[in-house]
Amino acid sequence: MDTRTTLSNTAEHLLRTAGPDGFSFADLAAAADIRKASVHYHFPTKADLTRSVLSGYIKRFWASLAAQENAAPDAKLAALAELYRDAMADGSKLCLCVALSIAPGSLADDITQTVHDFHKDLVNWINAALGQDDPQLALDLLASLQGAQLVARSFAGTATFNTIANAAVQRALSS
Amino acid sequence: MDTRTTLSNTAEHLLRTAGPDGFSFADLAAAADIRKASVHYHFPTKADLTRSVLSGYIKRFWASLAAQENAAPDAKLAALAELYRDAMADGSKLCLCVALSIAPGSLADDITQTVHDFHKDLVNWINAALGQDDPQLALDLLASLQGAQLVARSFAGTATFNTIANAAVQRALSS
DNA sequence: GTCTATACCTCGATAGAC
DNA sequence: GTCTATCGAGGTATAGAC
Repeated sequence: MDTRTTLSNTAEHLLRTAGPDGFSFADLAAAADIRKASVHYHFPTKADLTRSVLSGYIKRFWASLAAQENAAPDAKLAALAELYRDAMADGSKLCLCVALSIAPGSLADDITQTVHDFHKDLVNWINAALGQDDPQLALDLLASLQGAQLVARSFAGTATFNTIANAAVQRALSS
Repeated sequence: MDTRTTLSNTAEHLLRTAGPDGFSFADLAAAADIRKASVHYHFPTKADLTRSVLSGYIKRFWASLAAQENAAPDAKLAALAELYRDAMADGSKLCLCVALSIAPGSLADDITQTVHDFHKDLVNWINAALGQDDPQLALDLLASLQGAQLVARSFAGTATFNTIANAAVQRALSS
């Protein structure tokens, strides 16, 4: 794996476990086995790094959902829930866009805006999957998936996420 | 307001808007109009400060719910949702225990444990309010309330929180 | 692309005068 | 209780050699 990819992957992992203020260029340098200053060659500033990681994350996210383009509504929502579950890993990680929603104050404005736009697009995608116009069901589902990631930290991790997420998907489908 | 209270209130506000790593003793000193070093007289370390703010927050939380001790289930859950809504303020704040759930790595272990214990107690409280043994409905509601705070940041703030929270309360009551 | 070296800043925390 | 002064660590970022 090339150095830039190592830095990017490490940064994503740290953003999602420690938050935007919870890691430094020194951590990235150690992971890639280079010196701190060399990190700046690949990503001049921390904002550049965060922007790059975020755009890659969103791109992968949509690519996964695009694979369900012709699936039935229940399969589409199940795939979405699975994305959020996989994003948790062993319970220690958050979806990147959840992690970046916590402390908007420590992020550049355009990054916060990208996260908001992603959420709006996602609500629209859920709406379309359900064949709905009213966004209420989509907002309910998104809140349950994001909340489940947080709540799972205080309980049995992935297992707790699953029961909450599955119930939320069933509710959306049967309304 | 005495200095200690000013520091405590400011710290709570900053914890809930900027996260545990998003503010410094310098910010607190400026708010209380004293020098940085004087903050350490009131709260020797940042962990002491966080512990103090957290225990005060939890105490106030339970006091609010205790006022509903003899109320009907729907009134109890409505009061809980209202607590989470008020905790959002204008959409910029999170419940303290949500804010502290994000980056456990930057907190002392006993603080993380206190947050987890609080969530467990809260699930038990919801269960009791519903007259249930199975914690599933309680977990669903808690995830919806916490997720609603996050999702509301990308949409219409308090209004979005309300629609999600109200729907979640109705679901819990009618199951 | 990566290095050494360094500038400059902010952080949490302490010592000791008042 | 609050101050000045300071410490040591660690942060982002840059300059310039290789």
